[in-house]
Amino acid sequence: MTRPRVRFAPSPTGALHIGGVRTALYNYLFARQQGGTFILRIEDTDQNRYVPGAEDYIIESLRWVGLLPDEGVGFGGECGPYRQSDRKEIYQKYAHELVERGHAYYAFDTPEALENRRQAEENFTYNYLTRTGLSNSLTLPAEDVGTRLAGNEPFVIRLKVEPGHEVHIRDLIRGDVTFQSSELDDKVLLKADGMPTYHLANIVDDHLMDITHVIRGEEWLPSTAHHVLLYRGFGWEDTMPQFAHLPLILKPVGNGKLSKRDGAKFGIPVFPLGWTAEKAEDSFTGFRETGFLPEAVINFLALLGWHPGGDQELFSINDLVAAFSIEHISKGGARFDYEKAKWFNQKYIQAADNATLATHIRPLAEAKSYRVSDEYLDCVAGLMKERVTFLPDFVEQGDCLFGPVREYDVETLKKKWNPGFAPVFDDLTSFVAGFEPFQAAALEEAVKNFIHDKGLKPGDILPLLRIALAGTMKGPAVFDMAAALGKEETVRRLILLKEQGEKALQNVVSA
RNA sequence: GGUCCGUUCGUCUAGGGGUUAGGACACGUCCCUUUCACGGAUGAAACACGGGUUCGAUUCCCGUACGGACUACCA
Repeated sequence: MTRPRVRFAPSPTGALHIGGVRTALYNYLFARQQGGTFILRIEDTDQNRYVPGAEDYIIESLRWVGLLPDEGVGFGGECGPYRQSDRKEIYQKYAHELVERGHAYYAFDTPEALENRRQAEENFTYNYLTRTGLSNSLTLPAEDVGTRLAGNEPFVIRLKVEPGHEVHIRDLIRGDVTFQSSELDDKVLLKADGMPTYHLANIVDDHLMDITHVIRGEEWLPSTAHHVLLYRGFGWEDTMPQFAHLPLILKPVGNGKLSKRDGAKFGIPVFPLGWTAEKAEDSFTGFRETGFLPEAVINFLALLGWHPGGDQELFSINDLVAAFSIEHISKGGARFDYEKAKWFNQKYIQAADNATLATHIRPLAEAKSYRVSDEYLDCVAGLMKERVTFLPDFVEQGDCLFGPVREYDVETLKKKWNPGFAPVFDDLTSFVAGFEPFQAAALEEAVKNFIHDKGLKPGDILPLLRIALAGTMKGPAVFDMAAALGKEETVRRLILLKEQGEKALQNVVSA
């Protein structure tokens, strides 16, 4: 195979949906594996739906997940411009060329007239049957058409679909798909505002940009027959790209495809990055803000609709590039499984080295005004990484490693604190204060001996020690925390614990 | 309604004419650990249905059911 050229062609009508990220990923993987080119094209031919900031959002999202285009808006390349609104004249030229070739025609029907017709006839379609009764260059006298065109009357250009033949598509994922041309409508190619529709723009651009494979969502399958007709009409059929229509990503629960609203509905991210809209209810957080590592998102997305066979679950981007193949993409829709996404994130956090995690934790810690050294952050990362799911968990669940204990687990305290423990804790505090070297393993052995010498069991004291340092029964090993906190802070918390213990006792007595 | 696409454990999926239908998430139990996790072990859990073809179909074919996408001068 010659080096493929593929494109990811989102529309800047809002934030980039996670399904769009997957489409970009599959395009990227295919290009990388085949030594091909991955192109970003912005399809902004609908001026009414344009959303400011959406284009930047798309590019920032691709950067975050690491799917960098070789060519495209913001990335340079020889086949530009890559923003369709900058290519308006090109489409006009080709649209008129298609009319001249006899595969398209001018139509003057107003949107209102067509709307009325649809109201009147249940299944109205603009096609070979109905166009003879409508206002277009196929029915109007030539001079009339000329007058209208010269008089700047609004018009659209429509594809002239000839009835009575079959259109075959060989989809790389679904195999042969056949359409009857008689069932196809005369799609609008060039709109009255001079902009092309998706159908025209995508064919012209894919041809001009030498696209070899079109990997896109399943929602495009029904219109692919029109696209084939367009390639034929232009005489480009011999270089027509191959098609691969991806299965949909479905809602976590219920029926239908995953939609923007599902994020708020289920309290989960469905976008890569957060988005701030004018209205608060239109704003949302993304995978990034939730605390996902981009590698985990990629791994999760890659397996949502594709699997190379075998039992491997964890794939680095390089693994994915090596293993990817279009043939192994599933045909059926894949349900968005957030629990699995969380699991991937957990695995990637576990596998990350402490220094890398520290760079992610630092901004989170600083947002809470915690000031700590890189070394300390490394240490916290090591202590916490096997018990967190999201990045913010490091500073939330690991709060006691950054600041004082704010809340004590009173239930456990009541259960474990005994009358007579006050002097034991005084002794323990002095013992710890005098202990060197202040290192986890040595301290553990020494404290356990201390407990034994007092005629107590580890189970009597260790839980209290934990409460002293962390306030809760959760968290890293006690002596690891002590070593991390340092002698001074450990002693301080031991003293505080005695007060808490006595208080708990009084509550029990008074109750 | 029409056109097209799809259907293996709850979920993501592997497999493919003869298998104890495999793995992962989630869930249950146990072990490790005087915490929480991690980790390990183990359990429950699936070929939508009906006809063919075949010695034999979960796998191939045809229907049915169910689900989905599309059906705009939106992409």
